[in-house]
Amino acid sequence: MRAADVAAAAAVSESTVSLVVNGKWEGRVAEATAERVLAIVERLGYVVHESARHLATGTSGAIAIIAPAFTNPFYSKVSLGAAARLGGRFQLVFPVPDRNDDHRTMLARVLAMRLDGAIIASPTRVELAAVPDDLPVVVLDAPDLAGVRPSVNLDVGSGVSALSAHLRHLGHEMVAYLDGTPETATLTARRAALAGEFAGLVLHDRFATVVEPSAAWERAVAMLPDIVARGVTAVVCCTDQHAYGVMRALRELGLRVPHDVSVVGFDDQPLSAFMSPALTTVSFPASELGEVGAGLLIDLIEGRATPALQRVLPASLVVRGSTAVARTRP
Amino acid sequence: MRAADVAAAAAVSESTVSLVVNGKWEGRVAEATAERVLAIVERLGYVVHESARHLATGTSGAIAIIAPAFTNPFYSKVSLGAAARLGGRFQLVFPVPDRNDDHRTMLARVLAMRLDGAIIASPTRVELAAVPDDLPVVVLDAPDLAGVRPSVNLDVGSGVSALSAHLRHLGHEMVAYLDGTPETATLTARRAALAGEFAGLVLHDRFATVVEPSAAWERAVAMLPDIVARGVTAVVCCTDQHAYGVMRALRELGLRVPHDVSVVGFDDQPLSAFMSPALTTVSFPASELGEVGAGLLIDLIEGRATPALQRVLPASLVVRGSTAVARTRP
DNA sequence: CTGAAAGCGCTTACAG
DNA sequence: CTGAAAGCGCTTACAG
Repeated sequence: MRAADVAAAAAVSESTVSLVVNGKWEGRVAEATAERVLAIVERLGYVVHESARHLATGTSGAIAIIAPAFTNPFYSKVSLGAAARLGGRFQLVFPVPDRNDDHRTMLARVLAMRLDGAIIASPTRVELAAVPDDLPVVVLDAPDLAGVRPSVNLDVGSGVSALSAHLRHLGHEMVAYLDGTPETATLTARRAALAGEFAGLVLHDRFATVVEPSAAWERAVAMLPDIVARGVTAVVCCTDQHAYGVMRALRELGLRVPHDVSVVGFDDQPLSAFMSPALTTVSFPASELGEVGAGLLIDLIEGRATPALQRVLPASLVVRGSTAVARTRP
Repeated sequence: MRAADVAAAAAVSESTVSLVVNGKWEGRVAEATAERVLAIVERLGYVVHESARHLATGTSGAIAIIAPAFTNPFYSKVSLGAAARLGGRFQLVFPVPDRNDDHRTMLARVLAMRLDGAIIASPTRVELAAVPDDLPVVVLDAPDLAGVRPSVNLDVGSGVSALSAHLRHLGHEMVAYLDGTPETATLTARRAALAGEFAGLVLHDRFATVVEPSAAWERAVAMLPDIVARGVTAVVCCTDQHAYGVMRALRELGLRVPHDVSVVGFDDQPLSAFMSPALTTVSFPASELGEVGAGLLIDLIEGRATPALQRVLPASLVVRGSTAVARTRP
């Protein structure tokens, strides 16, 4: 089913079919002709071949969103926000990573699609450097990389200030931080902000994830008793996902949250309110992050934005049941 | 940067460039020429224009996965499994739905991309009917629709049998079922199987989701006390996501899980083991579902499968902390 | 108001 | 071993 088939059936030229299906016919095609073409399009179920249109016009009508973790629901919310902002103008597409591929391979494939732009969440510096300069790109949540591309960042600093005030108020002085990988700028910022607030911050190994059975999980469980023995009363985790793992590990070790240890996360992921205890977390507006990023990208594609354009979205602390008064040592 | 630019720089024809970049040059292009072209491709960062290739060859090298809920992590795992099986042959792409669009609009957009095939998870009958017959499609988890397309289903029946045996063993006779929307075949099967096991199954309203603040959530909370008052000792939820909402609601109502009420879900989602109590659930092999589906789709694209091809993957019951002996009424 | 023609960037017989 | 040419399905000046 091609435009030529429709043209033949309607006894008009392909040009006319093109004008009509793209809604550019007013003043250029007789109303009766347009209606006839539309009826045949409907009857035959004709849909324009996107790749051919892409080749002819130079725009694909599609945008990719690339995130460091496919299964992280935070990015699902970001994506949904972006798609809503993009509306009918662009189809947002999330490339599913092949676990056997590295980031470079996937990026190359996505670049081959010659999309109209990309929203890249929390890239590392190296990853961002691999993206060609002429592709319209908006970077989300990568504080170190501001200035290179239009970007939307999160006010990690104020979120962490609120968090540390909350913890100190509850009497926590010895705090540990469970760090993650890969080394994205946002994780650097989270760690740095927290280290700035707690001089004696106990840092330890970095974990890609602790919500799957893995060696990392075993290691995380194994080191928690030691941390608690050192007098730590609160564990701050680099993401809510990590916090879920820590809460479970503490439970399995017979430690109660928040009575024995307080736990905090970052991101305010959708399920954090459903944990028991519900998770105290530094909350970022995921949906808005996507929306604002998509808006910036549209501006960029249409030439109304400069690479230097920056936006910062506020963070807030959501206090739930996983934090309580610090246990005083026996 | 086009093939023509590379050709000019290497002083060869576009044909030669095409042969070389596609790895089809052996025996057809002199080794020295091929190496020269490759070096220039590397230096210039040339990447084939996918849409042009698509138009020329008729294959896009991409496959879409369509699921009823974008944020449901079950489908993230399915996608990852499928992408792993598809490997380097096809890029798997997840279209992000625009919340202002209906399913038809999104489908039309995806069809316009003329992808090589699609994996469609838990479609309704109407949704599947809208897909053109000539698009290679594999359907996942839609028991009613077997026979129309190659499909991979889940053995809901045996999972539910195991579940009911478990519940009866614990003394649960009065069981309620919290149903969901939309009316996909898999939800029909879950409800039917359970109704077959428990004659007096208490059915109630259907909820699209209860893990977001919404009117549905308020309604779900509001009706739980009544259900418990009627003597129900176990609530089975159509998905784990629904179960998370129910467990929270029960907690807020001052009811303890599993002491006062047992709760069960379906899907064994990644976070279910991290809930407190951890969720007892009918587990389906998400990753394998994607892998097997992708394998079938490749067979279909290459003409090695028939629409009637069916696969059934086993279900299992994962018993965790959310189910216990039924409370005897005072 | 309508259509013929050129061109988008590739691939693939085909001829040499 | 190499290249000229046709064609994939569109859109868009352009001529009428």
